[in-house]
Amino acid sequence: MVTIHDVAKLAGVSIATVSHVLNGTKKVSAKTEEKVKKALSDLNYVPNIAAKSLKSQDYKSIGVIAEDIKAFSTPPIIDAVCGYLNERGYTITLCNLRTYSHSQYDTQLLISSMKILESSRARGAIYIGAASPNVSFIRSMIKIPVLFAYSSALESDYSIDYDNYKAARLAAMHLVSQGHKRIAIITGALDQDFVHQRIMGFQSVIMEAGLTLPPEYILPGNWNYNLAYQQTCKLLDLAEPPTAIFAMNDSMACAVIAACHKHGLKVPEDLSVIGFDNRSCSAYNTPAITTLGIPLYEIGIAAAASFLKLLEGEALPHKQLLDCALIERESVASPRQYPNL
Amino acid sequence: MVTIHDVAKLAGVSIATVSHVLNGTKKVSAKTEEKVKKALSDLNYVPNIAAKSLKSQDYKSIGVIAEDIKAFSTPPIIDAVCGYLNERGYTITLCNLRTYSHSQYDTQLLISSMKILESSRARGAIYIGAASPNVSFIRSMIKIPVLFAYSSALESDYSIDYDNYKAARLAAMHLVSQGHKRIAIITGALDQDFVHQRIMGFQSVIMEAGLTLPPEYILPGNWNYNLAYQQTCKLLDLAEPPTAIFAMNDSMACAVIAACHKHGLKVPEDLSVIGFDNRSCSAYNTPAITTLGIPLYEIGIAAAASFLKLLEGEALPHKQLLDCALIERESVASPRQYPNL
DNA sequence: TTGTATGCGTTATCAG
DNA sequence: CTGATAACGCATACAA
Repeated sequence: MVTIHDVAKLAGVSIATVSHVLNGTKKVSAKTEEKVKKALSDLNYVPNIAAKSLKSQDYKSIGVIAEDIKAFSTPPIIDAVCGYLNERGYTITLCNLRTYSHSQYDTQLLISSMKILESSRARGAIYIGAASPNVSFIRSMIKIPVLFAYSSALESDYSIDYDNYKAARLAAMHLVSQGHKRIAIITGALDQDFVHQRIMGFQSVIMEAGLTLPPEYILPGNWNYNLAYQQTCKLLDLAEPPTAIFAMNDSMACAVIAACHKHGLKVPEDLSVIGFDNRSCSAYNTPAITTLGIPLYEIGIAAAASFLKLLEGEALPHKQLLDCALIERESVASPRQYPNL
Repeated sequence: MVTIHDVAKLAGVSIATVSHVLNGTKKVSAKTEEKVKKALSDLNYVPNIAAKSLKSQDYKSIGVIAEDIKAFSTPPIIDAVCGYLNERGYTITLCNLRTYSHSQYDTQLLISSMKILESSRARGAIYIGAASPNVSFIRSMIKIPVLFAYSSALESDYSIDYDNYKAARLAAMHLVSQGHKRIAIITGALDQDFVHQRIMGFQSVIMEAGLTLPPEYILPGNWNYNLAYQQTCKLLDLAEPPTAIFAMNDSMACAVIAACHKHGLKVPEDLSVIGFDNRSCSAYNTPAITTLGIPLYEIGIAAAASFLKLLEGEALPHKQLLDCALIERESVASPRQYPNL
């Protein structure tokens, strides 16, 4: 590898001069600068980041710890973080915890990831959540600054997430505005706080509309297709079944629609369905599913930008919440006047 | 940050001794070793990778260049690569080219990514493809060893991919074994070589079965839902429509099914459909779609393992092809004896 | 068995 | 304006 020494020799100057034209740290005569620049490009010089960091004690590297890169939500966030930070001269060191694959939180992996990040003197880490109901304990294991994105973080942590309460309100308002009065929910796993926020947000709209959300209309799900299918069947067998169902993710929404088909019901004519996440299955389903889009890319940008501010010592709000958007497709319609249920 | 000097001082030994117990490079008396180890953990010493690399000239860092991390295929490959390499002491520096977002190949981004990788003295890079029809030109822009995963690489490059020809044969054999005789294809974008391999593989089975694949049964698609929908309509309006359709990805398979519904046809009773990719939409569709699973994780592991061999100077086959697997679900059945088409 | 000293590629201080 | 030179944290040849 070519070093500044090689460049200096070729240009017939000292390494100090080379360094100065490289960094513009001092005035260099036009002639010398020219010589150095020529040598630089002739030799195709590339600075050695290790030496640079070692000397300057400024390690321009930031860790990205993904809870699970295979979660649908992670790639867009990484995309944003990576783009934003690379543009600003930071190197991204990636660690993947693979929570999904292991089906439980692997503390060992977190520890070894932290070792990697500390060894490379990463300035800090952006933690990208996926499914863990609680990541607060993580903070105690990490000695460098951390910012949580898309995670169930504590109020005392820095975090960027989306507003579950408002998103659920959006879903409810859409259904109510279509004239639905009997609306059911199939929830996500109840050990996750934000699921409750979603229920509360939904309920707030129902109440404001002068309607009620009876307990038998709130069925617990676990994010998975199969249970959602079963719960839908229960709902459909009720004496007074709902005319609309809010499923807390798109795969469960697909299950709802499948169960409706099995019962000879058409969506949206006989029953309206609204999902969450805007995953590809919602777009490609027949009928295409109306759902809530999470501002994943925006979360990533906000995370990267905030993190840089954090490193600069700027004051930062601890918790930032971004808004979801309703994505209207074909699975919601007004309820039949005289439901044939 | 604590250095070996701090540790040495606390333990009352020289830095050389600390280094030796750290790396086991020389025999150290049990007593000294004990002292050093205590100091090490008391001070919570973490080696500085920059200094280490600089001294040893062994930069244990490997670049991962993702053509697009948002492509469905990329995360599982990164997952595998990251896990395999981290376990072996390598640091992953991630660069994302974002081909999808830009809708065309961004050479500038490639260049800046290469700069980052060269600066960090990455030993080489694993390039993870997504959609680019041709990545051969990339090689000329990269000076470090590269291995292509999931990419349309040249024969002269090192690459790991899946066997498109055999995968298409699997699809065809499944359909033929169910008794189908009139089978159509909706292809992917024809500027991609592997699409032709898929057509050839499919055709080979058709011929072996003594059947034919007339030109009007091979409709060009572009991977997208909408065009596939239109092409399906054309197929269905034929005087002699097919009894089965092979769509070269799952979103197109979803479109085929949607078009069938529009025509009052049921899948799989009236028409069988087989997709490709095993994306989530294929699992959650009603009916669930029979498709071909790509060994993404395996490609990642093979890429990482091969890359390490490459760095060791071991001989390596230039091209490695892994097999896809048929994933049977509900969208394929035997054709009706007397089709009511 | 343990310690001293040098150099890896930079940056930056201080003379010249 | 330019050039020696020290130091960053570590590994290692060599000395003790």
